[in-house]
Amino acid sequence: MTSPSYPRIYAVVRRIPRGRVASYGQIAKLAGIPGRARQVGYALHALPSGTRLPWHRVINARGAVSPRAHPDEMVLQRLLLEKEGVRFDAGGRTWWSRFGWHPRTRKRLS
DNA sequence: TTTATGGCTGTCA
DNA sequence: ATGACAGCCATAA
Repeated sequence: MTSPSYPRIYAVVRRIPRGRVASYGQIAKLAGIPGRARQVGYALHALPSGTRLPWHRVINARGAVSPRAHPDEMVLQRLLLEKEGVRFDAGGRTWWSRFGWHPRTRKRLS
């Protein structure tokens, strides 16, 4: 079925409210492609520069900003999150219990 | 086509 | 806690 996963991923990411964060795995699952967290990362990496997608609200399962090829992006991501009120500890990790995104019972609207 | 590489994740030592 | 391994599979070369 050639289901384009990128649009789905983007659709899910777009729902993350301000001041909240979600993990790649969570996004993948909500997008209907569980187990493809890596592809979520790819999809976000492929975003155009002028995007309004809150890609910075997506972090890894450890609750920290994932180290990327360009250190600047990593810093920017954390900066944007802190700007929204998300706080990190000394280890650069955040609290899922507090800033984690808790989506409601969402059945796929297909 | 085959290989290599990833903005990941979970498990085990 | 950290580090190594193994699955997952889309993209690029």
